[in-house]
Amino acid sequence: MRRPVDAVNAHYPEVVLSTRDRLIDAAARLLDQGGPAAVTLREVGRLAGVSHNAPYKHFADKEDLLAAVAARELARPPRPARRGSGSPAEALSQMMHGYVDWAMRHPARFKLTFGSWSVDSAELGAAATAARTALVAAVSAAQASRDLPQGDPERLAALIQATTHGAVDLALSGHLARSGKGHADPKDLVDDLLGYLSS
Amino acid sequence: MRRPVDAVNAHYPEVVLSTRDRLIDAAARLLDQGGPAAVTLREVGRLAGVSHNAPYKHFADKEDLLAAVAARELARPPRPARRGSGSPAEALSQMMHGYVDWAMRHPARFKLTFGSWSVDSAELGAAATAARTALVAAVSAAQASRDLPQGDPERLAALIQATTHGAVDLALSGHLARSGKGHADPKDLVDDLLGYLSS
DNA sequence: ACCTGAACACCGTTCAAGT
DNA sequence: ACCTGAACACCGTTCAAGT
Repeated sequence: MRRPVDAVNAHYPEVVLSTRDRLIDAAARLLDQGGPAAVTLREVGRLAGVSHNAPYKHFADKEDLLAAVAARELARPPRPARRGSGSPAEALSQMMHGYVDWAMRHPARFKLTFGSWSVDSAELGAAATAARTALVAAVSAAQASRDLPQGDPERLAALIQATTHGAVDLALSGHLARSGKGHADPKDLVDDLLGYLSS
Repeated sequence: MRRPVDAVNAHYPEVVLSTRDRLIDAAARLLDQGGPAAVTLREVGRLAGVSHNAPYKHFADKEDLLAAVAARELARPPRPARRGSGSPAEALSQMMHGYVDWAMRHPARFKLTFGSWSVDSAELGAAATAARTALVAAVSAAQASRDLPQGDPERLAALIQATTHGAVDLALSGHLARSGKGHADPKDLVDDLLGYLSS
């Protein structure tokens, strides 16, 4: 008979994580496998090797647990572009392509992270601010090298993020127009925008 | 003691709708009032004056009912711009502003309509195609009057839709950057895009 | 401080039965 | 053809109790 600890070790053979971290991991894994409907506190607890209401000792409720998952994801995707990989414009393009790749690979995490939050988690707000700051810096650099038009870099960053986010969201929900031949790719739309902005 | 028919007449004093239509209306109303969590088949039935499982005689399951709500919404928002209201560029701008207004006014319907659908409702697909066709026509007209760059109108329409959709979605979830002073408006970002495209 | 097991109210769905 | 009432499995949350 398998004991709870076996379920844990099957996934984390070498590493010992706190119960809180194991709960977040379990929720993220269930999200990837079966979408939001698959994330039940009972299954989260079972995967983490605890009872179905142990999560209430670490999170206020289910939404609070999901906010922790979103905060962890938000701190991850907008990784700064590799250095020496080209012009500031190319670095910006790669940054947005990375965002698209992450979102298309983990649609449920993407939808969760950019969903509506009634709880205002400080962790979630700080992660969002950090991600935005990195984007504004990349936009400013591209403006300095004359690859983007001048003007408020925050506003231009918001335009680029809106286009990228919208292209991904429409693609994931199947509402993106098949343009001519072949399926339209969110990356193509992002590059279209950057091309129009640089000319 | 109030009888079921009273609940119906309170909302539709003059009009008699089919049970199916009353179920869709009830679901949309609950969606507006309390978000997706408030849409339970039991409450939908109660509002429509039927039992909590009467919906199963009209829809396969809950998702099928929600798909009918989404299809009805999708057929509504992208109303063609008023005639004689200005240049094709202004007509296009007004069309996207109308989209923004509708989405910001009914956030839950917006999220539902552009959410992921595992059911492939023919009704939903037809409504989406019709909406897209109207946008492509407006884009083509603006290209003809030299207010937008040449090229595949479907692809340009996809870019404009992605930006508009993304700006609304980020604004609704609180992830849109406050640009400088005052809160950023999705309409500003749409106009920024159209401005860059026309120059 | 952290966890468990039982319990409560609620929901989606199914089914036998009614007109 | 359309609807009802009872029933089932499931879920989020609470609570008393254990170490």
